[in-house]
Amino acid sequence: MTPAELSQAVLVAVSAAVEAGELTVAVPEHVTVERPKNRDHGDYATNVALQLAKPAGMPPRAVAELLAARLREITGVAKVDIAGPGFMNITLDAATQGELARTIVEAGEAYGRNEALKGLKINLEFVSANPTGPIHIGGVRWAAVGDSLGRILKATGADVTTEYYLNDAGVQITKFAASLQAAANGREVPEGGYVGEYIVDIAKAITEGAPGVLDLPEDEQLQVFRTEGLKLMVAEIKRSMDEFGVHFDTYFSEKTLHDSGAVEQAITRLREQGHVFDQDGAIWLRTTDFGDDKDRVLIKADGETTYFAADAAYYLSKRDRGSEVSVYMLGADHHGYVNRLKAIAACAGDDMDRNIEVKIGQFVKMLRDGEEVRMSKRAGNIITIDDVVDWIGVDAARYTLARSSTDSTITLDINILTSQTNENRVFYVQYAHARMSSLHRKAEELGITRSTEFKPELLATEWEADLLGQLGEFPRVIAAAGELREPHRVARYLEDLAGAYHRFWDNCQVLPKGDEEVTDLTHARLWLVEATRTVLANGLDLLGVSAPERM
RNA sequence: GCGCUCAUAGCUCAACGGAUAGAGCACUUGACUACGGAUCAAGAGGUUGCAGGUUCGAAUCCUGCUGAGCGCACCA
Repeated sequence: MTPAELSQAVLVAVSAAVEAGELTVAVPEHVTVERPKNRDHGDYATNVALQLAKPAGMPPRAVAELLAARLREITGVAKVDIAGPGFMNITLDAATQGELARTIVEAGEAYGRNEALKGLKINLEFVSANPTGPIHIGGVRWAAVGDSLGRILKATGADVTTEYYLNDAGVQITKFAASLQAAANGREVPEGGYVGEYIVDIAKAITEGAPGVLDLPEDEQLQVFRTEGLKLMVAEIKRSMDEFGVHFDTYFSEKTLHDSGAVEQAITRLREQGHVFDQDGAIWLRTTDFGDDKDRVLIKADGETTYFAADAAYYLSKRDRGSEVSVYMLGADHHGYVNRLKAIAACAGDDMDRNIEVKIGQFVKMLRDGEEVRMSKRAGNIITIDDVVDWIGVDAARYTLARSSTDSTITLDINILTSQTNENRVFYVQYAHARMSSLHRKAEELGITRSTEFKPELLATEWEADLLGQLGEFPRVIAAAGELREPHRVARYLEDLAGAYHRFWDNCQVLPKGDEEVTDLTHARLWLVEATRTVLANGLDLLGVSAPERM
């Protein structure tokens, strides 16, 4: 029995009690059935009696008592105890629990997928670093978290588009082009320009690709460096992302918003909604109507459109392309944008609490030998994604960045993340998978194949029960991670699951030793191992981390 | 000055308003004639920054305070 089925059964018990006139309450839509931390509290616990006590006007324990009587009638439920203020502790019989192993193995890659967010159209934008240099460490965090979230949302049935917003218009690009031009001509980088080895490399690539470029007049040169530089830089960013396992559905160009007239149209549409006004020669959006600190300029007095105007057009583009929820993932240094972005949605007539979500990711520090690492050869004083991959590898980087809440600042210790120790949690999880793969190979060598004659009741030790209980949680973990937009829940779960497996391993022999016989228990445990391997592999895939068969 | 985020074991971090706040590392003590010991078991380690409030119940929600990071452009 899965937790979802049990939860449903509890709900049925509530309805039945209400129909029988034992309880006068509105039947809740959903009841919480959770794995208690303490094993003495049974396999599952529910607080439904505590929640219904007040509306029913009865003591919680009395509510629990009458619900428990009904639950005890259900096949597979071995015991229902009432504890503390009114918790109901449910114990399942071993066969009912063990059956889960077969369910999982048969579902394979589909196990864990659910319909928590079925059909919800979500636009998930992350990284979106300016194409004027390599992705830096903050962007790497979002690459890991954002991509995992995209995978998780898909697993919860959402219709997700992952997107990278390319700021390929504006003065930063001009500075970038000027920096390239200066490098190519052996001149000093202009004021406020970009420095780093990558500038020299790109400049060189451009001059080699178009040998006559330095003979052109200055302004024509700048145009070449602008278009070619941008092309090369974007290609470089895509390469970094691809190598990191992040494949965006869309790289959305800001320039197209300007060129297509989408920015002007956006202003017109916002004006129709009544939130645009003219003052001091500029055109403004009254974002203060929706909680922003101050109103924002869309078109400056000199006629130039602002970056903010493009933001508004971009939001509307996402909306026009069908997204119900636009999720923005920004660095902590951009948290000041949250209110103005949400105000754009509200000014457009949308629900700012539903149609737009802005997630803020705190900073990431890197440590080596106890000292903070700040410098990068490639790009001067920032750490790039390629540096991170060189230092700790894709798996360790993705896993470690995705295992913490984005609300907390994190410190990546290079010494730890390149070591093969327990402290490096990605190895702990991957090792469990490698062990199971090894077991599978060993079984094949011994000529043992998993029998279809599966006797789930044999999975009866505390370690097997614990492992089965963990396996049953997987769909709910994915659903919670998706609904809360918190991929780290998946990573933490996998660590718990790997722990449960390692403990099982230490206490339960799977394959026969020496000349022992292959028994029904051997087969039952092989089902359990394969179920666990399936969940670990599915979970690691949601994080974009490999599930190695050997390490 | 205003705003956002954060504050949990010595360290790095968890904990959809639920029972005795958990892991890993580090520390102490154990388990290899072994399916992978990159593992496991036991011990010790906490007034969840401080003070109030909400309720059957608060690390979690509300208010105030302290401390840290970041942000407050007709910049992008």
